[in-house]
Amino acid sequence: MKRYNPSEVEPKWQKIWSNSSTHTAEDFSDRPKFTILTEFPYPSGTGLHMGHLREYTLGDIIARYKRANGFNVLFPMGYDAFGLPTENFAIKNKISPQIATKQNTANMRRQFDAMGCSIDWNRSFSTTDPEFYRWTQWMFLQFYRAGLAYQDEIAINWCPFCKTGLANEEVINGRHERCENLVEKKMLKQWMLRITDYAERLIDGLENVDYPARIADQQINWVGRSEGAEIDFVIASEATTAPVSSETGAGQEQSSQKTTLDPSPLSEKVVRDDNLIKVFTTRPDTIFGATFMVLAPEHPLVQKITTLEQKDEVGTYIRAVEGKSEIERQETDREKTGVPTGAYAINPATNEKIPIWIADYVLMGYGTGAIMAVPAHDERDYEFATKFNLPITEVVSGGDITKTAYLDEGTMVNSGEFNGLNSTEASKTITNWLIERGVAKRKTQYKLRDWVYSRQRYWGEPIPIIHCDKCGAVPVPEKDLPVELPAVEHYEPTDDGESPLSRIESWVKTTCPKCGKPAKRETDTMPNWAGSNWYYLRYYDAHNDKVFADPEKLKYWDMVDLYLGGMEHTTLHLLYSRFHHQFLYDQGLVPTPEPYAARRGQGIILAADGRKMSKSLGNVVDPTEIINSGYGADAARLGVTFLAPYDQTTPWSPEAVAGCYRFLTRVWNLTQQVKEKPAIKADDELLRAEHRTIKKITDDLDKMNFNTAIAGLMEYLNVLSKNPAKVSRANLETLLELLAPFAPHIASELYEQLGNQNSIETTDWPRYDENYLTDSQMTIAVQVNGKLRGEITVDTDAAQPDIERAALALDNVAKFTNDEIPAKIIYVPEKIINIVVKS
RNA sequence: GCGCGAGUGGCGGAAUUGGUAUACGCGUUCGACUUAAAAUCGAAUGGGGAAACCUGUGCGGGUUCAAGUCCCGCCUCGCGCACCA
Repeated sequence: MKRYNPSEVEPKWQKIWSNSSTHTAEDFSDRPKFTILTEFPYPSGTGLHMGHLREYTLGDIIARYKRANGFNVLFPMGYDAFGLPTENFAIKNKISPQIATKQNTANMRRQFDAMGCSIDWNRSFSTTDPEFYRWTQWMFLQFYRAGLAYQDEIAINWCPFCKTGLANEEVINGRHERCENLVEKKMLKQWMLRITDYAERLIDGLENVDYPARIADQQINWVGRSEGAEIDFVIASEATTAPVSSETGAGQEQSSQKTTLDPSPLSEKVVRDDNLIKVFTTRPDTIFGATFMVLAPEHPLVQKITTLEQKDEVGTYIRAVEGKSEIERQETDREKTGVPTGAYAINPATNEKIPIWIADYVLMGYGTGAIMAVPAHDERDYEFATKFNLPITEVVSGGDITKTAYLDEGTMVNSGEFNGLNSTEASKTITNWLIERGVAKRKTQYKLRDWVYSRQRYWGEPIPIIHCDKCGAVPVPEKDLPVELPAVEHYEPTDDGESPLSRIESWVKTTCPKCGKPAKRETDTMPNWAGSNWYYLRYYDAHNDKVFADPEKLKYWDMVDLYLGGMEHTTLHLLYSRFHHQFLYDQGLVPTPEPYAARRGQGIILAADGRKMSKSLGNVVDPTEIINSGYGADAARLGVTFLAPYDQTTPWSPEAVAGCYRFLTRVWNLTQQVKEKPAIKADDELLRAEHRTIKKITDDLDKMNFNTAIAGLMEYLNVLSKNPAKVSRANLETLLELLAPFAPHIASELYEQLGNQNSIETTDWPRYDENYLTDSQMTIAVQVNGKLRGEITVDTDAAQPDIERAALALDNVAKFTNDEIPAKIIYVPEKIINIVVKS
């Protein structure tokens, strides 16, 4: 009898698969199509890691399962190779990023094959292939033409270590998500994509796709929609003589705040825009309680309105704020700071004159960079007012504003004609009142920022724009795409915010496509997310050199049916690519409004010690080592899948692989026993176990309960192993067919050893027969007053009175009922009978 | 602080829907095979108890014939967002 040796079996089948077309997806097939997309890897020098093993094993299980069910499956793979890690790796090892990428992708391809992934390699590419990024650049030009790509000089997040600008989404807790260095602010002229135009659609589109609530919620929160009003506050024009002092305090009567300003309605005034401070608020109902205003220190009006007396103090404060890091500014438990500008504004509801302060708790990046402060009903304003003795006026009753700000709804007070209204209602009424008077408009505000799309690094897609002194920014003509990255000797980033490309004069110097005069190329490159924005579409038509994909093929393949990826991409790649796709849809370039019909996120595999795997902790497990250690790919695949539900973060367990290897060995050994015996008729009990297992595995796979599916296979094997002599060939073939998606090599091999000429991949998924799911007898648990007291075995078709009689006849039941007449008997068919007695 | 999720044996984790808690795997113990070890096979394995039985799913209450599951109030951990007006 031959022993199970994965290092013999697995290469044999991997070779067979690479020479066959079993895994090739067919364009325009009559079979129903199914696209299983897994996020493509970044080809780093260290190859596939544990997360990849999990993700691609799951993808492969689904692909194989769907194929067995008659689907025309597309399981594609590519490489997301632009970006910092390769560039840093190349700099360190003094080889070009192009060569590093070639080596790394070749290595990864070997690893994919060693895992036994049933990928359609005919459709593969790297985002760094000029034939691919030609279309990435082409799509950028579509954004440009539509006015959604623009240049702007703004304070952006700058990573001083990577020496490049970053998008908002790439900053996690004030640090660059890749290198974890602290991020700074830097003024730079940047290319931006107007993702904020799609804020609403990014939220609403989620209604028509199947995403887990966690992922949808995270995206909704990231977009951060708030409904409210934008309200104009007029800057009091007269020069103020009395700077704000600590005597202007909360302890004073509110009447002391009354002003002698012209009480005529504001709408009758001719108000110039630069005499206004616009604020955004979600609580227009509290406007009568706005007792001061706060501007962000960076607010453009600060210089203009600050009085002579306050110039020094304001200047000192602004310099102090500038000296703070982003992290410091984000500390929420920091004590509030701020200074008065000496200027005043008019509260449009009360017509009262209120002081204007600056403070760094107001952020320039959100809303208008200015707020109306309502200390009675906002915690931050309350804290600020308390510290600086500013008046606190209650306008919504229900709390105790001498102690804390009151945030909930209540009855309006101190609000003129609106007194007595409920605050929620008053919010609408007051907004309308302000709108009628021409001092407000309804406004929806988003946290989402436009996408900073420029990177000052070499290893990315050049932005296909030419700058001409006369014509301005001119798109590179489509026929000249791709704008290829020039080969260079020095691609180290620079400190000055210029891309290394700017030093390659021969490449930078060009002529304007419009006027033909000398011009310069844009030297910034695209972010590493650019290729992954649309890569899935390229799988549908990977080699087309006329269009990014044939519209007919786009139509056939439609949406990605299932997209598997990391939770960490929810507010990065996943959000970006949805935006990108929605734009393409608006341009009529893709047939569906959303790219992914369903999304699932796999959990992280932690080290066995429960910590994150990391090089510095020395607890990284390399999947290739598991495969090569003698356990093989099938055991590694089972091990990582059996560990826990696929979406759960869970520690790695080397013993789980050993257990799975043992399981596979037992399957192997049982097959050796059965194949040498003459064929026998199926045993009734085993047949029922077989059909129960088919149902279990099928149900589990449909629900993506992969770990319990494997447990079900193990249970079935345990049943078969108890009676090896009774096991029929059919019993075993079903086991192999159910096992095939999980452990394809051994299943293929043993299926062949059983004498089958066809490949197990050509067999249909087993179907179960309802008739075999029930037994002639069933076991019913017997309870007395809800406590288990025994079991009875009765015929499946037994009537309830007979079951009750049998239950009552148990000695143990009689003992606990004390021979009393039961008050009640509850019978749950086929499961449990509960006898209720008093006492 | 806000949003989401989770707390079950020594460990990873099972448990349609309120219906026999701990499937499956690991580990441990005992036994078989072996000169021996490994591997393999068999048995046992939540806690207490000799047993009957009692007890047990983060904590405290509740609903129910019956609660890991439902309700109320807490605690802890993980993830995401965060001075977002």
